[in-house]
This record gives sequence, structure tokens and C-alpha cells, in this order.
Amino acid sequence: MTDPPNTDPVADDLPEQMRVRRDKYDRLLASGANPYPVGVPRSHSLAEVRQRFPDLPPDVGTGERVGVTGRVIFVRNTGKLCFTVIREAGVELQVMLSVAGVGAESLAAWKADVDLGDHVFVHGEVVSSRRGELSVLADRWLLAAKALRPLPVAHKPMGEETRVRQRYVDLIMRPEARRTVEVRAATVRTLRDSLHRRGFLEVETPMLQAVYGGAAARPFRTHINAYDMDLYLRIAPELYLKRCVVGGLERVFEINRNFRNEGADSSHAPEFAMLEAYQSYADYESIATLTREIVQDAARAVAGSTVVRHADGTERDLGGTWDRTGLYGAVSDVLGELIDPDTSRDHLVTLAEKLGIAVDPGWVTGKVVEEIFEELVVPGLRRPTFVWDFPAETAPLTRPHRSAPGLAEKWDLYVDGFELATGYSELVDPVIQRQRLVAQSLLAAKGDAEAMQLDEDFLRAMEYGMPPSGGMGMGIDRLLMALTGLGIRETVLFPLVRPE
RNA sequence: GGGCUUCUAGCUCAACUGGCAGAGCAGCGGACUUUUAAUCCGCGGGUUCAGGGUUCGAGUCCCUGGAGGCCCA
Repeated sequence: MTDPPNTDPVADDLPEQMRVRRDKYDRLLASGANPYPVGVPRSHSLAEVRQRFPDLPPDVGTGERVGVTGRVIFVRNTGKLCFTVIREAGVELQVMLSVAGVGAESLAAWKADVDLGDHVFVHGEVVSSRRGELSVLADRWLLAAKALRPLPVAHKPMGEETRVRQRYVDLIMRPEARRTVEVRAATVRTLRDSLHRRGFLEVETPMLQAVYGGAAARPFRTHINAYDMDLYLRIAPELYLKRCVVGGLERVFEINRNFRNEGADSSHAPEFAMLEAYQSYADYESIATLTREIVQDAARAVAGSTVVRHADGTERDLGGTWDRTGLYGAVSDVLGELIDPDTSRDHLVTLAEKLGIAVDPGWVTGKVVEEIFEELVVPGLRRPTFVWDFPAETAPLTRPHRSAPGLAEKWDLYVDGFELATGYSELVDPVIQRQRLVAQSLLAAKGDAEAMQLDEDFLRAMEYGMPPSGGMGMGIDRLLMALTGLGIRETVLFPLVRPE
């Protein structure tokens, strides 16, 4: 069923260019043509045509007839010979329509009915134009799908907001947008391959959780009608992946979305894809090697080598074994005085405030050190750098350092001034783990919105015995940023935006 | 949360101290059988983000709200 033409009162309010296209649509229907046929007899993709005739000299025919499709992205209509560039799957090809080829009536219909943005089918001989452009010289054509909205100007960059809100238009207009999607897909596939090659099993753990945990973050809350109870969207998969390790899945990973109810800016998104991997009988040293290797695998997959090229044209070498520094050592160096786990909280607060950091009175001592670190050291970490041995207080799921009191066996990996990944020797002692989580739940009771909940089932699992393990987590969006130099909103196809 | 800033034609942007709302591309009509952001002639296209206020007169000034961006926390 189709509405009769021009009875929609809204149609009168349409912008001129949409009204024009609506009128063409109506006219096509009235003439018995179908603006949205179920299919067209395509014989070759544009890529296949280009592949088959890579080096045609100018102004020759091939005798080869093909049926091709594509979106009209460029139109130059003259009296008896029309040139149009169509694009399909990122490949462009010129089509030529002439009076001699299709007849006067069909050519007139082409000029009257086809707009920029339409999908068309063109059948004809593969030729080259006098200027040497590979082309299909039509003997017939069909509309494959009418575009009712005009495309943006091809030669001026679209506004960033339009690009994000209407990614489909961005993908139509900007080959680079398509390329970013391809790079992301290649990266994720490579991560999976790298881990599978190393004997890891991919699992999927709950996103809807009655008790959230595994990170310090505010959750999103939702509700399940069947149980009439509140649930949380997960902030991390860690506690479930550790249950897997307890169960004997000794190398597991998950690539999936986490949700954190916090600020949204150029490097933080409320939902973000993350890789977490856990390996029995590994520790934070071997997990660092694993992390470096899979990042370098990803670089080689998208750039062909460990030297990646960023969107601004600069290059980053992600090869080699990467720098490493100790957290306390780095902070001591930049402050010019010794800072260690015994440094008093009062002194650290004084230093922090001198740096202009707004110190939250609820911060524990280790948190103050980390804030100073993030303020003074992180922005300078451009080359991939592991920062080792964090304060134990801020890492409640991490094993205490094997030799240094007050520290945890945790590293963070930084590149281009942001955190890319984190890794631990996992805490597997259920008694200490219970003490840590009880302490966290007390913080929560005192109003710390980022503190962890007490997950009794997780503790029960730990009490069955978890082997010594290493674990790591890495933001997929962050990895894309490191590989491409793009902002997070460019690496995500449909980032969250407020409704218009 | 605070400060600064932007929102005008389908798209990208102009419009001086408040004085007839414009350009390029896109669109419509016409010419053109080799174009590469074609060219030439002609023509249309606006709730200036929304609402209120000041004024003879508001895209412009003021207030409230909305959606972006940048900086700070």
C-alpha cells in the first residue's frame, strides 16, 4: 500500500530539495516505475570491474558488458552525454549515459529522475573515456533506491555534531569514516586471534548484575520486572572472569561493553568496549608481556608494522619492549623529593594542593599519590610506558607486592598521555579479599559512590581456591585512539548524544 | 558543577555601532556527446535553535530554556 501522491499535509512543509525529490518519487510511481525495486541484475561489483581492467588506455572499448550498482556521488549532465560517478563499498566508478547508448527518452528520464545520493543500476560496456577514466557506457539503467534527502556538500567538511548524530551520512561522505570502522574491526579481530593463538577461551559474562564490581566507578541502574528488583549494568567483567578461572577455565578473555555513569568527554564514553584477559599461573610481569604482544599484533594488523601513522600524519613506534617506570619513583623524580608508601597523607595533600589539585577529603593516601601522578607525570607519557607498583589501598582486587610493603602488584600502561591498559597479579587469597571488600562497602556506606559492593558469591568462588593468576584490562576505544590518533567519538560508530 | 563560546537556506559559512537576510556548492528551468569541484544563461529557496523582553525597527541588545564546542573542577 502506498499513499496517493501529494495528499500528505506535511509534504507542503518540506524543505524545497526534499519536496523536489518527493515529487520525483510520486512521478516515478505514477509512471509505473518503482523507486525501490526488490533487486537489480548486478553482475559485477565496482571493485571487480576495477580489478579486471586496471590499466585501460584512454578512449577504448572492451566489448565486456557488466551490470553495476552504486550510490550517485557526482553528476555532470550535458546535452546528449552524461557523466556520473557512483560509489559502492568504498570503490568509485564512472558511468556514462549517451543518447546513442540508451535513447533520448531514457536519457531524459535519467536527467529528470536521478539525484545525488540515489542508488542506481547501470548496464553497459566497460570502456575508458577520452580522458582515460574507466567507465561503464550504459545501454540501460534502473533506479535501485531513491534518496529523498539531499547529501551535504562534498567539498566542505561536515560539522562534527552532524557527523556524530548522522553517522550514516558521515559514512556516505567521508571515506575516512569508513576506514575507521574497518580499522576497528581489524583491531578487534586481531585481538581475538592473538588470544586464541595463545590458548585463551572467549567467554561472555553478565552485563546485567545484581551486584556490581571489578572497578571503581558509578554504575547505571536498571530494573527487572520479572523479579521486581533493581539491577546494575556492569562496570567491569572482572569478578565473573575470575569465577571462570576458579572453575578451571585457566585462560579466559572477554571483549564486550562496560557502562560507567560518569562524565562524557573526548576520552571518556559512558559505554565503552573493553578487553579483559585472565591467565592462571601468570603474574603482572608475564601479563605485561602478553599485553605488549597483542597491542603490537594489532599495530601490525592495521599498519603493517609496529610503526603506526596517526590522523595528523605523525608516526608512533609501538615496537620494542617499551619503557617502564615505578609509580613512586616517577612521582619522586618530578617533585624532586622522595615519595614512598610511608610519606604522610598530610604532606601529600599539601603538595597536591600546591599543584592546584582539588583534594577530596575522602581520598585515601594512595589516591592522593595517584592524583599527583596523573597531574604531573601522565601527560608526558607519550611513548608506550608501563608504570609499575601502585599503592595497595587503591587496588582492592590486586595481590600485595611480593617484596615491597604498601604496594600492589599492579601496572598501568600509558601511551600518548592516556591510560591504555592495566594489569595485575590477581589477589587470590579469599580472606584478604573479604577484608578488602568489607572495607570498600564501609566506604560506600560513608558515601563513596565509586566504592565496590560486597559480592558474596564472588567470595564464595574464591574460597574454593583460585590459582595464582595475572589479569589485564584494555579499553578497545583507547587502543583505537593509540593506533589512529583519533578522538574517542571518532572511533565509536554511534557515540551517545543527547536527543535533538 | 563553574567560566568562555557557537547555533542563520539542503551543506559550509557571511551579514560593521540595531536599519531591505547574503555567498559558494546543492536545487529548479534552459544550452552543451568526453566531463573530473565542468562551463554558460535564467530562477527559486529562510520560524536566523525555542520562548519572552527592550526598541519606530532585533540575526544583532537583555532574560529564560535547549543542543553543541573549548577550558577549569
